[in-house]
Amino acid sequence: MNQNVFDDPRITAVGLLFEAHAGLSARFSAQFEEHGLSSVEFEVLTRLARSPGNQLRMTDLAAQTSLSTSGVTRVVDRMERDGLLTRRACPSDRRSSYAVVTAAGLQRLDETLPGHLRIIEQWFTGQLDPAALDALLDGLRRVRDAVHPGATAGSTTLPVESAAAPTGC
Amino acid sequence: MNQNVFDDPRITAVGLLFEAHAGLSARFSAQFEEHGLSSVEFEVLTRLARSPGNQLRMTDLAAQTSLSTSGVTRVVDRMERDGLLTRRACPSDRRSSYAVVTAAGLQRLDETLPGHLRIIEQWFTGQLDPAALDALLDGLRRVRDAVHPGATAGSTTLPVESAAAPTGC
DNA sequence: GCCCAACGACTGCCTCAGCAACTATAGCGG
DNA sequence: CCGCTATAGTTGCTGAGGCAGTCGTTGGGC
Repeated sequence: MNQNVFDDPRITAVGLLFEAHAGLSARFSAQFEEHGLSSVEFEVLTRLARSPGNQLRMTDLAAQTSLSTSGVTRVVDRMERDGLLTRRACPSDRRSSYAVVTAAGLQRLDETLPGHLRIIEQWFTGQLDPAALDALLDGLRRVRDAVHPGATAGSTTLPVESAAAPTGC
Repeated sequence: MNQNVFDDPRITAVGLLFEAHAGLSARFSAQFEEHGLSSVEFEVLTRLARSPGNQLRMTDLAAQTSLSTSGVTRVVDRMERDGLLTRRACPSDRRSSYAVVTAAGLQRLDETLPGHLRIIEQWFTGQLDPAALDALLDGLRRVRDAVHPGATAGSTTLPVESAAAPTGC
């Protein structure tokens, strides 16, 4: 076992990316929790709120999050129980159903977002001068485009992609 | 609900970082799986292999991974069952025990690492010219240093930090 | 019009990981 | 020396999420 392997710059690079991600995730989670949300729930709320009619079919929601369809079923169960979401039958396809954000869900998101943006600013974007931030984002975009898993991809930076043309219905 | 909120550059920035992370994680996991390892197991193996004597106390291992101590107990259980690790009593403190990598564990790591490095190169570091990569890493380092959770931090980029001075024993 | 493959959602079962409670040990103060 | 508090590790319980199987629905081929 070559001890030097672990000093490989490639390992270091991955370490930086993963640690930055882990650190930010932790900060985000802490703030979400103040508003009674988990990271997944916040993401679900966000994806739905940015979609036309504040709704998305279960399958489309699964494609936009990193969840499987069964995972989505369960998150929506919980959030429906908590009054943040409702299910609505799809009139044109009786197999499908929509998850729709309720007024309470939108309000919860409204309460959470400002703090979320503040935290991003404080721990991420505000840590770098504009040029350095641009360089960082350019690099990330290149990597993101390369590994693009397809499923979760696109929506954040191309917010209308699948929202503008929801599959059928 | 202001639709434009979701086009906020801060949201976009986080989206890029998280999607890049998710994409790379998925690639890594797939390759680890080829060698019968999970991401967590690979990390445990790595942390132990880079430590003096290929061993670490359970608590120190927990501090270096993103696991709780009970999480470590269970990973070590599984990996011990699979022959990759052994527990060894700490002679100077009967409360403590070491997790030690076995020969089989080191061999498994040896089999896995080359492919892992190839994947990093292919999907991450190789996607950018050296200058852009440096800029990316500088930015990540700044963010990482800011959010540094303390627990998981340091070891990857300062590999000998806690390894050189294991708590007691 | 009928059949059948594909699809959307849901459920059972499993694994993983965290928290809190518990046990054993260590080390300090009196 | 005794007791008290802190620490290391493990375990019971819980929730999250994935896979595979199920059921109802759809739409295309004939």
